[in-house]
Amino acid sequence: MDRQRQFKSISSPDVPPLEGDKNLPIYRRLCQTLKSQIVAGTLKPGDALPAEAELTRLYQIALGTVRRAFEALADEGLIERRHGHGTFVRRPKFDHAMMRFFLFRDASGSMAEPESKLISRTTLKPPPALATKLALPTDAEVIHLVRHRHWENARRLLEDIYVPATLFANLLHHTPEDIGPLLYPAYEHLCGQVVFSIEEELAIVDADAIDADLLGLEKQAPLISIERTARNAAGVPIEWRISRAEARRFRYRLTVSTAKD
Amino acid sequence: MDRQRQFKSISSPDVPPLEGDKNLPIYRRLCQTLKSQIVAGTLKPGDALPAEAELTRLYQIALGTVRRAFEALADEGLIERRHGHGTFVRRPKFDHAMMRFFLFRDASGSMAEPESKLISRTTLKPPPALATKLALPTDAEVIHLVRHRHWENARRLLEDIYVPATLFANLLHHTPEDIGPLLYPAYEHLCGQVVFSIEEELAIVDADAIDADLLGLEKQAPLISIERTARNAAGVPIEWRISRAEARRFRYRLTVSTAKD
DNA sequence: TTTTGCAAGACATCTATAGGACTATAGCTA
DNA sequence: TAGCTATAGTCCTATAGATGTCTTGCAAAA
Repeated sequence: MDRQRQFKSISSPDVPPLEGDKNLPIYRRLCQTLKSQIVAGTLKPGDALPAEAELTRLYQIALGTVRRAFEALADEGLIERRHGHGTFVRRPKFDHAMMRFFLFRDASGSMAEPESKLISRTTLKPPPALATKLALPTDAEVIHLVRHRHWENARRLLEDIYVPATLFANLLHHTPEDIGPLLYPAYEHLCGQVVFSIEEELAIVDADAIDADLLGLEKQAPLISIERTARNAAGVPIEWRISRAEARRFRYRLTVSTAKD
Repeated sequence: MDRQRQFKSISSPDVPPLEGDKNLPIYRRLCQTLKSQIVAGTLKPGDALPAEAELTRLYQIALGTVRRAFEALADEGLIERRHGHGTFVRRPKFDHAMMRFFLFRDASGSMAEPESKLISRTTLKPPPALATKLALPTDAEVIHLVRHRHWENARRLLEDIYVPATLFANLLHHTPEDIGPLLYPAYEHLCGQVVFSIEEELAIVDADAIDADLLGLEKQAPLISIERTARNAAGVPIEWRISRAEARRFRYRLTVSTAKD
């Protein structure tokens, strides 16, 4: 009977079978299986994963194997383990990392939260360069957000943000108040999209007439330009943005370790 | 007899006892013990660690426990495991990471290796700010290197580099040819110091008269200034440097993931 | 001399088991 | 009500052993 219950569990529809090649390591296949559920949203941030012991029953595998998979996912930052409590899907927190990027001149740390003004929301067919950056076909629709951020009562940062329309349609159906000042939480709440990693490229460029005017600078003043690609846990790009700000007010901090590529 | 050999191994002088609190996990203590040997240089990059089975005998612990420790060290990037071959102390490779930082305008990738000119080597008592950055007392000696790097037959990058004199005395006793164009390998070969992680802070500043002259720019031209602290595997700072270059020629690329803090 | 085959050494995967340690809660006690 | 205790659920540490896979080097065969 015990055995029968186990078998029933395996074949029940809410326990997806192990993904991947039959001769791949089991822990890797379990890892991939859970990861898929997280990326797909079947398991949402905050959700509890089945207990280790439960998974040994569901898949008829040893505890060590389950733990191996959990450890890999925890290393990747996808899940969070709480001793005596359970294992949970992690909510990626860029909060700190994000703000490290824009330490304006009065460095030393805490500055006031910048004000966010959403200027426009439109859709467009992406030009080839943009389609490439978002890994989309050129006939896909893209939503274009323009946002200005203010510090110390002045417009300091100009942002053009592009996201695939299919995934982010909800951004058009909510008021700016619903969306709020932080975009990545809104991506999650309104569109179920979770930003997991970002890639940035910095360069110093000359301000064009429009940007110079918006930022209250002379034309050709040096701007810092930051191009960012944001990806989900599967590594698929879900946002591309380009931000500009006055170069001289800018500070940027980062850490690089030689650890595992 | 077998038992006796094991006992002899444990007490032999080249097998350091497990570090740390008695009630810490064994795998963590082994991890720390090996890490100390790596940081101290007892185990140098490229050296083979004792085989897993050997360590089970030396410390009378289970294979799984040894593997746990190895996995942690491998995750940190301190060691490298080669299936069927052995486990080795890893040589940190910044080669790629480093060059990602200075993608000058002709981005797209491979540019010629910059020429390196060592301009001066002096020692000094560090001012308080510098002493803090290197975590040294102010009465310690510091070596100051000035280096210029050239691209396309022009001086493009100015570097002031500071290292603790006690650790890096050998830098003064070798010719610039011995030291070579790459500093971090020289740190390892000549001084036994291995750079494991770096922390950088970028800012746009106005060129002073001297820098402007050296870089062939007008005074107050925008420069990118990069302050870097380099640390060893124990997290102790072993180098602080400040580099300046023409801001408009500059590109900087990085990736940030939400993974584990 | 070159190639093939084999065995030893080393890491990789997986199972099974036994406690230990932490968290939350329900229920009892003062 | 406030505080304690027992307990169940969960993750954590450690052990032991079986089997698979990869690398190397050496010996036998071509």
